[in-house]
Amino acid sequence: MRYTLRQLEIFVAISRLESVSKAADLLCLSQSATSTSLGELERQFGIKLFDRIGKSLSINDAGSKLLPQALELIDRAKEIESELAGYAVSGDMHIGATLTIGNYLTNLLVAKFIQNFPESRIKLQVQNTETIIKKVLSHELDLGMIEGDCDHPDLKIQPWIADELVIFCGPNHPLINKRNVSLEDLLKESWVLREKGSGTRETFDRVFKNEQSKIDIKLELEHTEAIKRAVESSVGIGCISRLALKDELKTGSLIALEVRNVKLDRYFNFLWSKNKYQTNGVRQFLKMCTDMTKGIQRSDQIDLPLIV
Amino acid sequence: MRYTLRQLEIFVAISRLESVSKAADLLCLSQSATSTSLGELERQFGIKLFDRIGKSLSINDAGSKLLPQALELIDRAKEIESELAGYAVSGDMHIGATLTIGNYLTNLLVAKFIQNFPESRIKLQVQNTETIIKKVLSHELDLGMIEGDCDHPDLKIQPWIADELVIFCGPNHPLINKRNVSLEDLLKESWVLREKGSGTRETFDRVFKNEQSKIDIKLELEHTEAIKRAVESSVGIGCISRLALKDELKTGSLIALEVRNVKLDRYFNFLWSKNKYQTNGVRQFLKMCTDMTKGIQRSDQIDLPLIV
DNA sequence: TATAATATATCAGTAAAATAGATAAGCAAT
DNA sequence: ATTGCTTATCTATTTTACTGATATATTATA
Repeated sequence: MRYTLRQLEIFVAISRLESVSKAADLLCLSQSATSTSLGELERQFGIKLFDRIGKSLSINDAGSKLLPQALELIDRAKEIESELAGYAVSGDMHIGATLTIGNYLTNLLVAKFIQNFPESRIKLQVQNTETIIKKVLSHELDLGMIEGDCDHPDLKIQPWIADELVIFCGPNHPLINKRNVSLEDLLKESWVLREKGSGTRETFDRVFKNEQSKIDIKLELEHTEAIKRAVESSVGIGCISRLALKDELKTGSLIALEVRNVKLDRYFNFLWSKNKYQTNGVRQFLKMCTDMTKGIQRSDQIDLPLIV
Repeated sequence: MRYTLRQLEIFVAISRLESVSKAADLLCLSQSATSTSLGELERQFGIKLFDRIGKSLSINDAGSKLLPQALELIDRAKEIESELAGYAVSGDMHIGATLTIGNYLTNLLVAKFIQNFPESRIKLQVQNTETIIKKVLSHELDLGMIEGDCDHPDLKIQPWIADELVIFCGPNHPLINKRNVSLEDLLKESWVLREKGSGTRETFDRVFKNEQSKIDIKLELEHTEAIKRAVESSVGIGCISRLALKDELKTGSLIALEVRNVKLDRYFNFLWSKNKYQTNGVRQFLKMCTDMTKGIQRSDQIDLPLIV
């Protein structure tokens, strides 16, 4: 394929206006370049497409044959171009995520997204659920990612993937030998938990709402990593997302406790304002996220190495 | 339109083989150029078309969307290319024409043809009818152009345009004052004619076959120009194609005689061998000739300046 | 009929793109 | 660890695209 769409475009313009100079004006190109381009097209096909009569051009047999086909081809090419342009993402995009999601997933999602859409620029904010909801409402954020629900009339929630909180202890803790830990066992322990207002803590409080007064909270921390270190140092037992514990559970440096009749399940949700135009970038980001978790049941099964 | 068909072609090859290197081999291109070309296409659209996982490529969402459309576009482009290639003419083409046609028309036709098909090369032979027929039969010529008929079983004749022989004299000849010249008047004159075997002479002899013995042929010449000069010098009266006399009749340096009941009409004909494959070049040449004489009744009305 | 205006083609010079070759970096299999 | 294979990128070179200026031809006009 030696000829180019550009050459066809120039040929079509010349045909339409029956003039090289006028076509040049239309195309914002020099008369010289326009003439040369037509000449090059003719040379490549080995045919003249116009009869040169005096100082004017008149399309000939071969040219007339080419013209409608060239038009059709260019139309298709433009269609493809604009479809792909609709697909492309450019400009800024503001995404907010809570600590758990932001630390363990969003940065990787964003990395992949930027790889696929190099023109896009993403500003990622990692903040607590409350702040994110507020900023989505004020349109400071295009998209939020939070744990748990939110039923504001102006907000749209879309579930993404299930997440499970895990109650865990250090490797030397006596409970690790007990097969089925009971609620009563837990109530005897000291706890290291996320602060009030965090999604993780809300889930925890919801599940333990009847035992709330009996839970001995030794330490409240704002970061999961800090909680892990505290539990490792035997400050108490903890409760955070299995996603955040993935590595430690694998290596055995922290141990998950299986507690009878206690299910700390929740969902990671997308969140956006119903009143805000959903940009193409947001749509693409949502699509990428849901595509990625196809066939996956829980957040900690997302294969992080594959993302990068 | 910034992207090229070539880029799409490379994209398709990479998609098909799921490998830049293999596509490079297929396209006889360096791996480097292939990679860059894909990168450039992605840059222009602002999207990555493949996920890079380790050392391998795997087409992504955007790429999958583009692929079938790219294929379709390339197919159409190739169709156009081959249609136009079928239209184009390349290589040698041997055309033979008799003196009258060759001197006054064919060279101009050939000039126009070469303008339209710069890749073609035409060998034009100007010879008498007999030689041309022989060479068309032996396939030395792809196409012959003769005056008058020829009914060989292996030859195909196709009429092109009417031609008229004119009986003419010099500007000082006494006959120019006579309104309606009669056959008897002519038989009193001396003649300057083309040689036996020429198409012009055959037409003349056919028309005057009953008076043949009474015609006083002073001079037989092989060139129409020579005949004109001889008639100008009052050697006698002449008879050649009106086409060859066009200029002189206009300026009045030679005068056409209107002879009662004498019609020296004939046809210029194309001639080719039924046993020889008719090349695209020949078809295009025939088409050009017939197109050019559309709406024209007689050879001398062909507008020569327009041809060049 | 000379002159001006206009159109195309071409030339020289330059900017941009395509391509090759060499090389770096990443991954997979031994 | 070593080897082999893959993609991406760097440098250098060739090719192509383009502009501005100019030559040539034709039409319009004074």
